[in-house]
Amino acid sequence: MIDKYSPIPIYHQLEEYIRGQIENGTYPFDTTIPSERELAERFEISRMTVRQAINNLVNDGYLYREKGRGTFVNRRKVEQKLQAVTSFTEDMIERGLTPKNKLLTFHIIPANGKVASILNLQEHTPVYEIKRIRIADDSPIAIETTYLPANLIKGLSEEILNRSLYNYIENDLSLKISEATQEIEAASAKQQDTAHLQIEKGAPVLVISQTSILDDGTPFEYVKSIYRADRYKFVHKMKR
Amino acid sequence: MIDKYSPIPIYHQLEEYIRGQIENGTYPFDTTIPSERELAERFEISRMTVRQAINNLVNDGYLYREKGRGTFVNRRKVEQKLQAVTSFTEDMIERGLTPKNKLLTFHIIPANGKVASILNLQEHTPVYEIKRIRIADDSPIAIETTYLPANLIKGLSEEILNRSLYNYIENDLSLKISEATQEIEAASAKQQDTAHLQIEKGAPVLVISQTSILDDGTPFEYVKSIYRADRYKFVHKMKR
DNA sequence: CAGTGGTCTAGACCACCAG
DNA sequence: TGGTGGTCTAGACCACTGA
Repeated sequence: MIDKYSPIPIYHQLEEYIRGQIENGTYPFDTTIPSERELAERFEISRMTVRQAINNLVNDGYLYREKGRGTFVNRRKVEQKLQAVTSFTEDMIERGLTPKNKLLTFHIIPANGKVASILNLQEHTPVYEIKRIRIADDSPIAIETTYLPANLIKGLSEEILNRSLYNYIENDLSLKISEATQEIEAASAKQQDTAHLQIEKGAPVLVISQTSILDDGTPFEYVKSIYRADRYKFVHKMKR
Repeated sequence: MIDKYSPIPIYHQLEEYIRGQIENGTYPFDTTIPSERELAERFEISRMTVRQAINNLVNDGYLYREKGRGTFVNRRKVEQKLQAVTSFTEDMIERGLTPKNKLLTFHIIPANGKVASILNLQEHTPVYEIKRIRIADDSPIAIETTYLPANLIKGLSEEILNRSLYNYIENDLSLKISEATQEIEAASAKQQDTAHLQIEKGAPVLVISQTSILDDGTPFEYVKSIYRADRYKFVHKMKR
């Protein structure tokens, strides 16, 4: 089980062993695993080495310790998925909904002052402007306007949008998406949005403005999305 | 600097010392701190104890190690903070605003079904219910209702709330805050909230529901906050 | 009381990096 | 080659838990 002469560190082998025992049910949730001293004796290794393995598993959320009682298997899901940059489509699939889109407009326009400033461009630089209705389970959920610098995101087509914009940027254009900043605020639906979202004027909407950047810091995307408050809420996990 | 006979663990004292040196600029960004052996010798402690301190600082993002070269000060702490669990007070200070609170109610009540379910308690288990007006730069920004299990977060007082609840939980109760999940949605102001927030009925508000858990997975806090949409937006950074 | 995790020691050998 | 972090040992005493 543990090979003291392997180039793989002993604590790492022990980690894998314990994780395996958790996953195959030998150590059920909320029960103790063998004590540090027992593991040390069983594998003829030092207790400090056992502690190093257990420390890592505690940090990864697999185990938790209680003074004087023992080390327990954590019942909590280990997924620990922090918020990652995802597209609407990826987001909806994760929520178990079927996403669809309805393209309203798709053309190149000169950037106005606000868009130019956000995308770090000169005013009037050509940008794609794409307006879409986002649909989940056959009912409208958001109206979304995307701006992309036309000189950076070249060769965009409606077909690419329907597949995956992010895949196109990363795979075909070989650009590296690094991170995105979102501003989330509440507002009341304006007259021009009521028809597309099938809501009354003044109904609450969630407005999410996202700016995405490449790994060299270049902004490549600005998206403003207006979500129906009754059909969408934003969920977010944070660590202390 | 280091008191070997203090009840505070040596590694923890060393952590604070190194963090202090980073913050006051003695160890600038991207430069090495003294080697593990040098720190051990200087403070007449074991190298393993030094490693424990440095391990914790590496996990917290203050330092990073490079094999054969040394341990370096990490330059970016701000980004990591954007995804971290913070209190209203911490949040406002970061935004450059002066936070204040007005306590509306503070008592222990039996948990109703919803609160009990969220906090993983039996119905009617005693919980603190704390209602506060959150004020930034002398004008109301949110109304916040907090629920805490009375049997877990013991000895709460108004004075503690005005200092820092999270400090109290972490330092005085020795509990480890692990993570929090937020649900963010838009709504229209209800009649009962208009007076406290000084807005019209039906005005847009941002509703943030936060559930926080300890490192063993126990939920210890449920907070529902209703923010004035015209004075608050939620900002959030994500990585791909 | 015996057993547990928490802290700590004073060494050791290794791979890696820089000069 | 000398210094660094990475790994590991074989002990030790402590506070805490539960029977």
